[in-house]
Amino acid sequence: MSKPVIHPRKRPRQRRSEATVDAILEAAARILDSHGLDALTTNAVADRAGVSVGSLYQYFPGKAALLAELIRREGAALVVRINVVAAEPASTLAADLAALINAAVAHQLERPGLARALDFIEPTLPLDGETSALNADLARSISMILERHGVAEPHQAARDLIALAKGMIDAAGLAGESDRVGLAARVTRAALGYLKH
Amino acid sequence: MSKPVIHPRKRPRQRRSEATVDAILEAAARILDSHGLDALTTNAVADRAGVSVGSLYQYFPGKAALLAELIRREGAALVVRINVVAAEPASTLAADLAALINAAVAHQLERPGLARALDFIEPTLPLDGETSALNADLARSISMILERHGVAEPHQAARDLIALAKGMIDAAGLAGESDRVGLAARVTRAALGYLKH
DNA sequence: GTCTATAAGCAGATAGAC
DNA sequence: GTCTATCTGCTTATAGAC
Repeated sequence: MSKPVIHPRKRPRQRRSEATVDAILEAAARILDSHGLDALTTNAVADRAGVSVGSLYQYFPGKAALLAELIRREGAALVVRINVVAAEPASTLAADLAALINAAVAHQLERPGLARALDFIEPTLPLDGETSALNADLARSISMILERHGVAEPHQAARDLIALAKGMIDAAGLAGESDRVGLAARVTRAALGYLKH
Repeated sequence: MSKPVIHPRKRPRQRRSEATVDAILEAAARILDSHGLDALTTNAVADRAGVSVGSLYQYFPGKAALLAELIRREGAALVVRINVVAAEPASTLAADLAALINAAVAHQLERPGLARALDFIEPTLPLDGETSALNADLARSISMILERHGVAEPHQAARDLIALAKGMIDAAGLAGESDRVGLAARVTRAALGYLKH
């Protein structure tokens, strides 16, 4: 009944095996992006990665661990992008916000199906503290930027803005929209409206 | 390979059977809301509904048909709420928007897990024209309201606003937020900001 | 360390009794 | 019209050869 399936099997990975792990994760990402959660079976992932299921299970104790690691990596990539913005603060709230949203749009529109699938499955997964902390990091980074500009209740605002942006970008990705600049502009408008009253 | 699994089996339903169909759909809705898509198995639904799988399959040709009908009913309920607002137009855009968003919040926060699951699965389902038309109806109703107030590109605006609201309400539901008034106010702020530049 | 083959379990779906 | 029993196929996961 419990699901303590969290970590990849080999925590300190052999140097050579990293390529295999990466291939597996990349295969999983591609399947999720193009065919959705239902198509993500261990056999399909192994096939796509060019390895056998046996090898897959040597590195991941199960499907959940695969998803968890994917969430970890995608989340980390986004946090990196966000922190780049946070490290180079602009003078106006609008400019900071636009930079943040550009980063989010770029990230999420790269593989819209992947982002959507991971966002959906994430709350149902038994993630470890480290992984949950990633999401908290994201909210905190944004929250700090907002605070810098005197936004009230920055924590709630950060959560709302993340949700708002995710929703709009998800829908755009699903609709096949490719105009990232226009999309970012519209998201920014909504975000600014939310903050300015 | 194809999935033409769209309609309930008995289109013109026997009066008596309606209760059974309703029980099945209600059971499915409850399972989705509280335990998610993975838990939605035909056996689980039949159990919860107090009928056998055999009966379930007499009314629905498969799981997809069950989901499709659920989407149809939930969508129709939302469209009804929205059209009530559309029928009683307010004088200001802000007032109309607030009314729309209140309706959306009320609808989606009633069973947050259900709304989330259906929104996720919907794009992957082979829906019939009637069902797709429901979503189009929603967008069109909102679009018309926007147009009434002179909003430019009302169609795109409607899509964006729906996505924005869904994202924020989904996240709030997931976080267990129960302050509908506050949530609606925040969503309205974002929506107005989006529209006002 | 990677493979093939297979075991075990489950979900979807149906047949046939009542 | 509804049930029970069952079948088929698929997915997860492992065992054991190389």
